[in-house]
Amino acid sequence: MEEPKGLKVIAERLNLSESTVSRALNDYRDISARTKARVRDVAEELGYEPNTHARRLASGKSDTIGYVLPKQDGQLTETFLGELMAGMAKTLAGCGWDLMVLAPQSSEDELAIFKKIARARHVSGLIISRTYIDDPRFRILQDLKIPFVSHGRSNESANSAWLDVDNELAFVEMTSYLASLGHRRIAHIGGAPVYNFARQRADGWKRGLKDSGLKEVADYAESTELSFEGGNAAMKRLLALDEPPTAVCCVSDVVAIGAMRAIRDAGYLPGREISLVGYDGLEIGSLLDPPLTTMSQPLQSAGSRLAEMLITIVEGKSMPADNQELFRASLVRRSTANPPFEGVPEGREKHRQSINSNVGGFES
Amino acid sequence: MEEPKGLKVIAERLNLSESTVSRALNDYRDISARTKARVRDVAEELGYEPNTHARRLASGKSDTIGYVLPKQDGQLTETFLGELMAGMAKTLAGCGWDLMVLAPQSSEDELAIFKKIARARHVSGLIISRTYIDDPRFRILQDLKIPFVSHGRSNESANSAWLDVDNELAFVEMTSYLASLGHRRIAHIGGAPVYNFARQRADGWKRGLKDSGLKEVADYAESTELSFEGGNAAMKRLLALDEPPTAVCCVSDVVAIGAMRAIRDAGYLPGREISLVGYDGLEIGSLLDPPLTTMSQPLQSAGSRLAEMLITIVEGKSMPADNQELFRASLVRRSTANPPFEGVPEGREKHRQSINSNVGGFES
DNA sequence: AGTTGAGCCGAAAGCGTTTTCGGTTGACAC
DNA sequence: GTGTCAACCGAAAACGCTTTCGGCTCAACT
Repeated sequence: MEEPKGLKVIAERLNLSESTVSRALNDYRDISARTKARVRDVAEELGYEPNTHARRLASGKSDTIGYVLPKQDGQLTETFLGELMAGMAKTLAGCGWDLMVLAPQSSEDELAIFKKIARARHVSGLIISRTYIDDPRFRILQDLKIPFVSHGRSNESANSAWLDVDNELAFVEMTSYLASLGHRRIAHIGGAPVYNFARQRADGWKRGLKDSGLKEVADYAESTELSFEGGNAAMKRLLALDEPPTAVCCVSDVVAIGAMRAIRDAGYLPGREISLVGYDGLEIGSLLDPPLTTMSQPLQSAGSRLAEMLITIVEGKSMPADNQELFRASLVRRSTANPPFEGVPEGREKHRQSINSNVGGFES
Repeated sequence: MEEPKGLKVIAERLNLSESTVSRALNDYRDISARTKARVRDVAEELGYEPNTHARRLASGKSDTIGYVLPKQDGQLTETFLGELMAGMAKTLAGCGWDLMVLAPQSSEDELAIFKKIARARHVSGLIISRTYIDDPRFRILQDLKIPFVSHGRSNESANSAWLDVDNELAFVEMTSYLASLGHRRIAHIGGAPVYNFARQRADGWKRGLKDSGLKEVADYAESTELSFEGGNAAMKRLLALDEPPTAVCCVSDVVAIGAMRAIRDAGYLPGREISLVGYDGLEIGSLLDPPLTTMSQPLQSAGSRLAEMLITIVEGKSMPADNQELFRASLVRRSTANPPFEGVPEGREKHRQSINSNVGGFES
């Protein structure tokens, strides 16, 4: 049982040469169908599995792509990791490729990893996430001639491959949706303007306002860090305005949850006096009281598509710039977006009753 | 610049043989210190990076371990993935090892992957998570002679390597903590009894009761699925008892959040009439109102340790059974665990005021 | 002086594939 | 009967490294 399986034994069993066996297995067309079948049968029977390292050494290909873990920033945005990676791993496995994960500790470390890959070439392509508006990695990877595709765009991504969610459109829709409910004072709590998606979402909000014939009030454009506290603080500032907004578009669910708290602390009920929409589609949002209306993005399919794109690029079947795709986020209607409140303007009394009952369930 | 770097060029530059250069680089001791230094210098200067595939082919080692993604079950427990994998990847990288991720689609698929690895050996060890009480994978992997370590124990794990959190102890502490606050009627909402950790936690609760001199009431032992709805339903059942508990130990944060909702819906305030402790230390718990008291487990360090253990096993430096480690979870005091409520027994009035203010912060 | 042995290095045989390049058939047309 | 062209297959050279084995040199010991 512990015999050294290999092309050799198959060849001997069939009185063929190793090279013939190899080509039969790889479906070369100068091997007769009959021979191929015989070879495959024996290979099957013997439980033959080619030696990956030998194959890769000889062929010069690595059949491996790397996923660069976003630097942990303590947020719970990593929720998307599992799905994304599962998507990538599955389609890669379907093509016989491997997925390797890289976890840079810092930017310098990341650069070192890139350089090493550029030289060793044991990874033939990379997928990166969490892109910045000005993201040096695009230049670096291009200079190092490492094929890659990014999950998210950047100012530098014009002629590289990317897959992104149409953040701007998502926020246009979000804003228009709130406007269609009757809101006229719609604010935005955005993220740090280094992230590309943060800018896109802010732009979407602005365009959504314009599309709905609303004017953009400078005071309604908040920007904060992507955290609970950030959302909380930003919402407090909004509430302190002379004319607070009646609805708020939040750059992320976490920020929205922080904002919800601020709204509560001010004595209002989220979704009633002040409507709120988040972004990310975190499942946790459905567990809140009231459940958070949000926009959710496809993740598993994104991972899958990212892998596909990278493979075609690595194999030279397509150019990076021809691989740019925009996915759409979809509105998940839960309970924090409702028509403007018509009740007591001051609204300082207690509102304990839950506004609705769509609890804990996703609308896909 | 595009010259084929390799041992060869270094050897030529120094008038040495390739084999000497190789051994110099690998720190063999039959190479003089002086030669080693010269070789290293030139290697550095040339930006030499060994060809991974050639090295692995020649050495017969793969320097790669695989992490088996837990099958997605739609829960948000994947929060731990990012940290865990980062921990693994970092320490692996420190040793020059690679981390590959496997995403089985089903149990059969998982088995196929195992078999393939057993034959191809291009991955020299595995890390698995989410262990069941009776987990067939332990037997399978042992039979296939694939080195592995599990994140979590099992009935089958007696002589294999594992790293687990002392779930039982965690729940003993949790229960004792509630008892020390004065609670006498402490219930438990557990998980599906296929998961090993679910059983451990239930056992911990029982032992905690005993340690505190409390008797175990059968009605207080709930079991449900690991979801919001599960927690919600279980809590409703508990509330319907003649003598409802005044405190509840929940198998996970998600379950606890579901329970919180049930408590609220019944007109009580979580942490007031009924205390509640979760498990997982999800950051989201700190965003709730009131913030959820919970137990948190170390993740990054667990990933790191898992990798270390597996490496020593793969390299034959230690036996699997000698690699069994128990980590401790630590109590994160937030706001849902308080002394029993002494106020109006019926408690049907409105409780809007937040009980406390420890919002959004971890106590490590 | 001869012997031993440590210290250092080169030669060469792999590791298990892939892939190029010819070579051998047999069929078919001229 | 010569030539041609497919269709098939084998030989052999990589791929870039590791590792065993033996050989040489020079100091140290007898």
